Amino acid sequence: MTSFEQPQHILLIDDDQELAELLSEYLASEGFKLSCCFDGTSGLAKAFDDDIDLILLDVMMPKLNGFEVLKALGSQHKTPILMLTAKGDEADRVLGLELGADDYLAKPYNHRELLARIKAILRRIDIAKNSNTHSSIETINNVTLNHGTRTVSCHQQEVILTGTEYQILHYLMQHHGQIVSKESLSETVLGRRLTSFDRSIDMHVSNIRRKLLSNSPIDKLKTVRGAGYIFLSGETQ
Amino acid sequence: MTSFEQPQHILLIDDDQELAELLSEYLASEGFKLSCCFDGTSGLAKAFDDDIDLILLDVMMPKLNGFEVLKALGSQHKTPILMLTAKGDEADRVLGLELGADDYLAKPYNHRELLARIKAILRRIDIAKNSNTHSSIETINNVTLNHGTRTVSCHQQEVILTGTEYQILHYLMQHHGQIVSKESLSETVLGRRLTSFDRSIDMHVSNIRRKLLSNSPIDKLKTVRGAGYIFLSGETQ
DNA sequence: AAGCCAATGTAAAGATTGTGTAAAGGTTGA
DNA sequence: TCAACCTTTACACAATCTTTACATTGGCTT
Repeated sequence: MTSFEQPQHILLIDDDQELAELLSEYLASEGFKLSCCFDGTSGLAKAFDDDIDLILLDVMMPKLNGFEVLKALGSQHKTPILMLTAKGDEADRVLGLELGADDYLAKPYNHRELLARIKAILRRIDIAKNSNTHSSIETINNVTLNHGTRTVSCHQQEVILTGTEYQILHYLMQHHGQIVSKESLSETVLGRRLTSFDRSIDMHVSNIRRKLLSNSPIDKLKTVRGAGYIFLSGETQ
Repeated sequence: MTSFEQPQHILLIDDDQELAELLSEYLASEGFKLSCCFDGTSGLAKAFDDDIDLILLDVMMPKLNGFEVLKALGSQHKTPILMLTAKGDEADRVLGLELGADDYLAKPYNHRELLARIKAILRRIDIAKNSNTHSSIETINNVTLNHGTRTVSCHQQEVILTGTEYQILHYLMQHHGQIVSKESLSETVLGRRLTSFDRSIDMHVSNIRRKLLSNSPIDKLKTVRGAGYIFLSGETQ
């Protein structure tokens, strides 16, 4: 999603000016904005700019070579780095990756592959960022679970559940539309075998039902006598 | 941070059982946990498990090949994927990356390089997730942190916190609106595992609460019984 | 259809666990 | 040594889980 808000800004650190121009044109045609630095020192300075989304870093350079730039940036640097190199040496690749590079491409490279790798890195960052903030929310049949806050809402209205109730509802929703036995609920959620006169699961389900029904006219939990419970998927049936 | 809470879990989808064993041993020695699936179908099913941190996906496989698994997972799948292939074909690499793979390694590969690539991907995800929150928090819900002077104010009035209290509040604010477990607070701030009768975190949180409440009528820290604490973002909820 | 019984619903009581916090005990650094 | 701070202890209390008890239901037999 962030990827389409504005052109992604790529910083190329490479002393080959001819290549820079070619690349700039190609990446522009793919919707990227390219800035160039022709030696390690100036590249290092620009690498800390907040609006740089990705760095293409050549290894062979005057003043400061690629590995030295990597070291200077540190492995926790927040902008991803794709290394470019004339040699395809494995030891170099490993060293680069260990120093904090995200990927490694040997020259001469195909533009399409470079583009694919750039996109792969940016896509992964985008997914990782969102997975954190929107911390996995799932909605089925008007019931929404928010794992980040361990909260539940039914028809857009919050419902207060206890920890165990939340886990049971979660498990039932994971298997929505299919029967979930009390045995598996007990083992998964309560962590113990279901014994003859243990009515805990029944009580928890009863409580969940009551709480959900305060926000919805229809029961979302169906009892299958002698078999277990089903969280109804909605629609037909 | 997340990286040290528990061993990272890697899923290998490959029909070569011998390789699987070798890899399992090697990765275990590096602190990873490896699960294996020997065909695409079962691998695909396991790929959706929440506790998988990274997938190693072989291209040549019975039932469903690597590309088909990729397609089935979709390019927005939240677990990163490293493709393994016998051929080093460039067209294959590009196709894999475009379909949603994060990286590509040709067999036979060096274990050290595989490890470096795995770590590079996981490191990048970790940084991306944290960059969201870690960067300049300053003010949330009328509570302001001033990193330069390590001072805190609540509703424009200074609050005196000890070092540990400051760190705990900082961590909670970094994850505002989300549950933060006592375990991760203990590990991150106190630098030790939370043990059965350790009440330090409770005490620190209690003290932070009291100090903040002297400047504000409403409690900014919510307790989620059995789960942890949330620094409330303000507004609704 | 009537009657029986096991399975289920659920209110209420009882047991257990997690949390808040005062106060005491330790630790550290000036 | 003292002061500031962190940790442990202790106890109260509230939230939650489990058990008990009884009502209700649905399927089965006769």
